[in-house]
Amino acid sequence: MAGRKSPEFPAKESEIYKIPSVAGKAKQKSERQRIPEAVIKRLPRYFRVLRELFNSDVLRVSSGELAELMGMTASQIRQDMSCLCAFGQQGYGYGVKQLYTRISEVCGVSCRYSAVLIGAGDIGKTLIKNMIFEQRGVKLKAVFDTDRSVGTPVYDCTVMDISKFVGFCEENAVDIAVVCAASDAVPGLLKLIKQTDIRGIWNFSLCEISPEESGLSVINTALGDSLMLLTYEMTRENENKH
Amino acid sequence: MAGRKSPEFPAKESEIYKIPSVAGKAKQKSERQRIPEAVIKRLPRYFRVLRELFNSDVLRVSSGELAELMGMTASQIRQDMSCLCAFGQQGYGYGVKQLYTRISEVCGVSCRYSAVLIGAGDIGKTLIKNMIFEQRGVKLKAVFDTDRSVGTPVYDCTVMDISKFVGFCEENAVDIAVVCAASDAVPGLLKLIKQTDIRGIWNFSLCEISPEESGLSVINTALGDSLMLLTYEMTRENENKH
DNA sequence: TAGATTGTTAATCGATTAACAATC
DNA sequence: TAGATTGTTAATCGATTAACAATC
Repeated sequence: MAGRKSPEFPAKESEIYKIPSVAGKAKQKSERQRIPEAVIKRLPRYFRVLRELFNSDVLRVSSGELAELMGMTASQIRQDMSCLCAFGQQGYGYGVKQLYTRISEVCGVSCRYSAVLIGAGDIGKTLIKNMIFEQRGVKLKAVFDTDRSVGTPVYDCTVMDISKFVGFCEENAVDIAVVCAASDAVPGLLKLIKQTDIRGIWNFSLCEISPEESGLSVINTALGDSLMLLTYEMTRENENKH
Repeated sequence: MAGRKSPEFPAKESEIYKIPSVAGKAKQKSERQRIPEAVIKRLPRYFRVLRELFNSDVLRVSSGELAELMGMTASQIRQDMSCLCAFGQQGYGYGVKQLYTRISEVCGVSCRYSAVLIGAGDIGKTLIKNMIFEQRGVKLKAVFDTDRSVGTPVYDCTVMDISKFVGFCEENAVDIAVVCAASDAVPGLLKLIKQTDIRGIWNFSLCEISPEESGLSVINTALGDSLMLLTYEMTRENENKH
């Protein structure tokens, strides 16, 4: 991992992208060509790995080094970065900070969306405690629930009653609802959400929310699904030994 | 959704697959052809949807109905099922129970693996409370932790001290470790895990575990990654409106 | 039987890899 | 300059879709 600062690798972005022809090419691509689905799905992992490198004061990284670190091919990494118009420099590699910043832009981390969490249970606490929101540029503005938990503190929020949900979201320009409620509460919550300007749902309930029906951006997390990928792999590994 | 039982759709599997040539073809395929990666990743969702259909007493489903329900093409569903040797019947569709059973077999749900959970925090409680293990055929045998939480109950388990981990795993033939510990504890835990017969790790810690280095089947869950897919989509949707 | 729906084939589409000229 | 490493092209590989004969 090449970590030393060198005169050949200027820290300021403006110095790197000074050649007009390259800048022109990059712009054209970002406007015309959409980023392939497969690349998008890899971005969050790049994001995490690059942040760790940045925190370890690594200034630059080559596609070969990153490939080794992430268990993929250098070719794929260069292809991916090319899709993002995240240009490196021949002979030197990529600037860790520049790459991290570019991925943040593409993924909307720099948009600084605001969110509210519905359901003050264990999964909500996990997300808050692990700073899942902060690290992805999302500001958690409030936690809502019904019944007994209202008024109790959840880290730096106090649980509010769901009756205040619509009003709060309008006043605070909330973009994202994080749904951690029980399945049977979900249809009712969807009606409330539609009364606000919320445009995205991060759904941890066991009830799938359809992006088409809701007309919103939706990610259904399905917490248990990856356990089946694990048991599949364990079973297949076993078969291969016979 | 066609739900009535009919004489043309016998309930017993043996009656469906009675034609020798079809059975022969199925066997040949399951031995020779591996299931594509993309199909495997869709199986957990099929599994959930089929269980819901089964619980709603739906006996059979056509590729068209399932496609509508899941937002995919009928063609893809037939192609997927064909990979699993999960044969339907022309003119009638697929038996819900048969399909569910076949997917359970392929994914190792019927293997009845046993697991222990390390780290008695919020994420562990979420998994237990939502019956994530039971529903996928995994038996949770114990919860381990260090310090103050030892001895306290977590649903039907009592938290045990990590010092008893290796002994317990050997005695109870544990297959899977569910890692919900803090990142800095992970390297130490990996050493403990290697002293047992554990073959799979379901990792919820913020520290990635490499399948190659550990020599085990590993799923790194990366809880926050899907939030970035949501903010990406919200950002892109916004761009398209301009 | 007639209608419905399968499993499979071939065509299309998208993703990954290998190779290398360009160039820092 | 010489070595390193990029961005891009072309080749390969894998996944999805459309079409339809087979058949329940």
